[in-house]
Amino acid sequence: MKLTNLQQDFVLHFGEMGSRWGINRTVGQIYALLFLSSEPLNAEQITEGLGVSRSNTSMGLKELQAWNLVRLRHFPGDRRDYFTTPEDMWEITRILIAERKKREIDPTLTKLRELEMQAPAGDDYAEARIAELREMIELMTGFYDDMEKLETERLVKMMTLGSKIAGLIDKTSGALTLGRRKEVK
Amino acid sequence: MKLTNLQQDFVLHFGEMGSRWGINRTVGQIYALLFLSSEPLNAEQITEGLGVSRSNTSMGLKELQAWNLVRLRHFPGDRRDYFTTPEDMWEITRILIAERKKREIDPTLTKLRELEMQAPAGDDYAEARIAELREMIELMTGFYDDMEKLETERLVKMMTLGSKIAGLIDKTSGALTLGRRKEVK
DNA sequence: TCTAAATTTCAGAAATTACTGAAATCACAG
DNA sequence: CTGTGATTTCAGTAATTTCTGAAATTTAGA
Repeated sequence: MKLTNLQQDFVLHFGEMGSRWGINRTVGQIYALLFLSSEPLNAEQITEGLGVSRSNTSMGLKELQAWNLVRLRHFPGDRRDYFTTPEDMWEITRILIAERKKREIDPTLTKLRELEMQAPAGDDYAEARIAELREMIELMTGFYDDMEKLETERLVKMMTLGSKIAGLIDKTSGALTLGRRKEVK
Repeated sequence: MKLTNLQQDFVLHFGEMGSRWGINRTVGQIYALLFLSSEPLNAEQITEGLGVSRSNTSMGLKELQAWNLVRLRHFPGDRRDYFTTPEDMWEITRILIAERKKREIDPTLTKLRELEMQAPAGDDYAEARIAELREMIELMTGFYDDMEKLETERLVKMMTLGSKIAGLIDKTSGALTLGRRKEVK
């Protein structure tokens, strides 16, 4: 398993970015390698391609599976495990966001609600701030949950239109300004 | 600077989450403490409140300033620096997203474009995959840039409406279905 | 059941990151 | 200037995370 320059460069970048993304270098590199491979790879190929220990590859693959970022594949007459990333970029994106939300946001949302329950009713400012933070997180995650449900095609349209869509929202009414085209100029 | 139970609990949680968020424990705790304080705090108060070394507080505050997450304040007749977080939850959110984008996404987008430029024209699959990834990142960051421009009020409306908005988008036309209410039932 | 390949586990080593205390620097009132 | 308080820097240490190699476990065909 000799990497091309392109693969090498991409893999090293993902390794370096790994720590910023909350994964370690090897995990980043394994993912990068699988992402660029049209064929599924087994642990031995990955180990050789990256120049890390076999056990490190094993642990890295385990973590990627915990993140739900890789898929297991098998070939007839070969009992080794082969790994791939999902083909569909949208699926990958959804998984990434969902998993980061689970690890980085959900525990805090739970904690904030817990703190509000206990309500020691002493520090008004702190309590208000916590409520504000919880509300913000709920608004953002609620919006995401909503977007998540859309078909990819609509989602792309919507994202492409971007703020143009916002022009449709009437600031004061709280309803969409349907059937009434805004005067231009 | 004695912390209330509520503050203590919140601060410890932010410390623990810090590593998942790409900051260290102390930085998380300092931010949490400032976030809950109605009054600006100086480094000495933070040090005492958290039970860390003065130098650690100094480094943590420096990092929070690099993240643009705290504001410096001064009082007449007192030459110490006092720190606060912005009052406005939306401002905090915008800063957080912008800074994470800068650290976690922009370097990769740059690298992907660089890889596409060099174009070794050997590995078609890898090249296509890189292009796909770049396009996805551009779509998402472009959408964010667009949202970012909106007034808070419109943004809240839009997020609250969520997928209801998507119903307005005509899947095939690529344009908004303005002035033509969809038949219901 | 036995065997060998495939994979995982795990204790210790290596690398990295976080933290401290002491010294250096800075800033400003007198 | 000078002296004092505030802040930063930084070398060394502590804590944590990552990685490896060897041993243990799992798996499936013979």
